[in-house]
Amino acid sequence: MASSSTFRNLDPAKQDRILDEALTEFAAKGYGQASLNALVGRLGIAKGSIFQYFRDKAGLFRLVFDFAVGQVKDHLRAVRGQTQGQDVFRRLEQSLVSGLDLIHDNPRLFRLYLRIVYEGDVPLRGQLLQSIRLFSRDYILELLAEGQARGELRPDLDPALAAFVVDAVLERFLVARSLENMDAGLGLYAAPPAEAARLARELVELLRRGLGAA
Amino acid sequence: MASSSTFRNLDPAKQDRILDEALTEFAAKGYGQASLNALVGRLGIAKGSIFQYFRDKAGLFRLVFDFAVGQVKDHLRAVRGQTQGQDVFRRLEQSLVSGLDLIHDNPRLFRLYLRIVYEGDVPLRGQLLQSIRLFSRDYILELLAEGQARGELRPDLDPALAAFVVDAVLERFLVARSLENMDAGLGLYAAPPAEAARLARELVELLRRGLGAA
Amino acid sequence: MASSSTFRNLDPAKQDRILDEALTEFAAKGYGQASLNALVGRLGIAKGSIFQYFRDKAGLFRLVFDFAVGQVKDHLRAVRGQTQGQDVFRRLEQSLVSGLDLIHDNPRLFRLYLRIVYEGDVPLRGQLLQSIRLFSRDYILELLAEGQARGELRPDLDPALAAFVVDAVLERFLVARSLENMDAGLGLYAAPPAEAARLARELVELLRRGLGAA
Amino acid sequence: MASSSTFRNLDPAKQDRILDEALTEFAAKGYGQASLNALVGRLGIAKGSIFQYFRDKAGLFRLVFDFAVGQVKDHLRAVRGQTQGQDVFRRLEQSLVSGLDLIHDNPRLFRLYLRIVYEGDVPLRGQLLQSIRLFSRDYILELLAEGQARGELRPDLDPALAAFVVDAVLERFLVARSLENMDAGLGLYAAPPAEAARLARELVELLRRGLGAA
DNA sequence: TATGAATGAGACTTCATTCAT
DNA sequence: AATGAATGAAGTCTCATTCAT
Repeated sequence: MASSSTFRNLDPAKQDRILDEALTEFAAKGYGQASLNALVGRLGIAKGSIFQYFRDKAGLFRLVFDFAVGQVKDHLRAVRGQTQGQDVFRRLEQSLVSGLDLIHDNPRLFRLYLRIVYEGDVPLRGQLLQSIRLFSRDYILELLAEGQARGELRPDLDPALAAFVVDAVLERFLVARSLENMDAGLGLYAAPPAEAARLARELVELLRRGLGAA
Repeated sequence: MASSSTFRNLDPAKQDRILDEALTEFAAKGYGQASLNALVGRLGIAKGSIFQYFRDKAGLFRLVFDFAVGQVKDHLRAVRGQTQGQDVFRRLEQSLVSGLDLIHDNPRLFRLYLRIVYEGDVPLRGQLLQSIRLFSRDYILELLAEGQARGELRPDLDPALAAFVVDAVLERFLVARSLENMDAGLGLYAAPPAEAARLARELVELLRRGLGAA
Repeated sequence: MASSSTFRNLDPAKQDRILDEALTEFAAKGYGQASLNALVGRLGIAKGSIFQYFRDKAGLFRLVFDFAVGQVKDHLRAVRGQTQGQDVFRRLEQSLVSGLDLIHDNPRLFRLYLRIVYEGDVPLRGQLLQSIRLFSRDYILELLAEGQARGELRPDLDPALAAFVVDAVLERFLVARSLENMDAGLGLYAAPPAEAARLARELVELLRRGLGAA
Repeated sequence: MASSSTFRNLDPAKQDRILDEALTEFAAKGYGQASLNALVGRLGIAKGSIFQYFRDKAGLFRLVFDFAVGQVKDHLRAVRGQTQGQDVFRRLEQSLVSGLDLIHDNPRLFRLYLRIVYEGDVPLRGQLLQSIRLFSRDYILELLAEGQARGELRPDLDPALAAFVVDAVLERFLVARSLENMDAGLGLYAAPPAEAARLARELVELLRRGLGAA
């Protein structure tokens, strides 16, 4: 249990508000640079309260992480359910488009993930990352396995390699979209958001050509 | 001019040592978390000197960035020269393998790049990123253009999309390798380093199938 | 009355548990460094209750002190009773050995006393100390008076001086044993515990030679 | 080297003032309760300076300890020199009287020592105590050895036991005098200061009777 | 009566930056 | 030009105490 009973006893609306504002802070500045001073300032609560709720900065972070990952997992599970029975590449495309929507609606979720990946001193970093990447890898491996069973993939395909490639391409695409939020107007990463859906289709088409059955 | 004439008048060996140690610090901790105290401690120079040389932390960072990017550009230019005349996919593979070597030999270079991409408060972040990504995009676009001119690519290929895909796949591969340095033993990203070369080949093969002429 | 009626109305077992755990805390860390947070954490009671029972930290301390002193006095009174009629030096030796036993069985009692003596900011420090030292002085003076009446002491002895010396020597011996608990293995104070009884005898022998009748 | 070069480069008068004020703070409140805020407040220097000089609270404490012990050792060495050749009990008496003077002139020295002995969380406590106690034990053992060589002590005397007793009695006497400073007017420990010299003589007389040759 | 959420002062510490020498 | 002492804001965290429920 990462949070104290004190926190769990709070009015749920207040719990959510605290985690949400903390997510904003961590997503914006990363773990090390996030300021609990700034956080309590925005929340309008006493500094000591944070430590009563979460013991220390790391404890708060841990809960924010679970809070964020929970939202992402819910989202992905919904997509998997809704696309049941479709062609594997169609499902990948849907997942991608849906991920783009999620990033658009709540950019902080993906941003927090990136913080963890690229920052060094995040507490429990390895453990947190593993929990995410395993989920992502499994999600894709499962999709591919079902596709392969239905003969939609080249029979000689190495599943591990394929999963790595798909995972990499999809994630990179999401990263680009996520960073575009930060670097709006710099045009660093790809086409304008309006074209995102088209890009997603073309990307998956490329994967189909590389991985799909003849 | 980001550095004072004072700095440029130093013994070049000393200049290099300062920038090199600063690169280590920034690559290890990111901009915000990097400590000038720690830096001057390791360098054995006076704290005031840093400010005389670079005006402030941001000024030092700017120079370290140029220092690092210079090394990467030199490296890539050498690869481009050495592979002149080869098939485009072969050149991509060579670039990738060569990038892996660079990361292996000097992980700090790529690490610093990742810091800039994913950290929020880096001074001049947008400008720095643009200078890198444009270089990377141009490098790939140029390769693809030469390949297309020689009929090695599908004629209907949208060059911008193709460049994005290639850029993304290659970079994501390098990122995985770079993070493996950090997360040794967690097995988060892909296959063990020993297989890196094979993976590089397969990855490019996949690109050839997706992008290459029939 | 240092405790509220609220406290005195508690189940006596609960009263004892609270005072006992508080004794542990104060003995281990001293007054200033003792943490009521830590205390209520171990007790599993609400923080507010402590303040309802004892008004504030000082009030709790006062009661813990009485609680501890009560145990010591009971102990010493028992010894005095059991040795009635024996030679004065034999009684001192018994008291000493018995004190060693008490320290061994419940080191926190002596430890708390030492905290009060040597810490500056203990509330009511002077008053508390006086109550202890007077008891100790009286205890020894009484023993010496009975001994002198029986002609066991040099007739020219100044009772005040003798009491000071005996008090000092005995207490110092107990202190050494008490600290050895803390500094186990440092060998700072004297012989190993196994020799404690022999040392006690020799010490009293020395006192007999210095103070006893020819 | 416990202090930074920064501190050692300060004006010696300033160094002394800082150590002296810090000694006051530590002697008055002990290690844990001493406040660096209060210290810098009285010194009129910036908070950061303390950490530049001593790295942390423990570093400052370490230096203050050395500073204090140095003064005591100098004092004792002087006494030993001045009493060369005298009867062992006369030398003990002189040491005792001289110790009383030292405590009178600078009560903080002995007070700091007591803090270390009786406080639990002092950094390097064991090591610091050992350095003091060994010095004290050796000082006394040496005096006794010379005395024994001159036939001033009972031949059957166990030197270790004798040293323990002498050490204990003398120290306890000094403690009483030291605490009287704190508890002025409570009359807790012994006779008024005016009688200190007489008490010292009588105490040593008692030791002579207990330990001296027939 | 008991609770425990809320508080804010104060603790130690790190840091980038300034400036007199 | 180089130094390094001085600074004070900001950081995380602990604590005794209050008070509405």
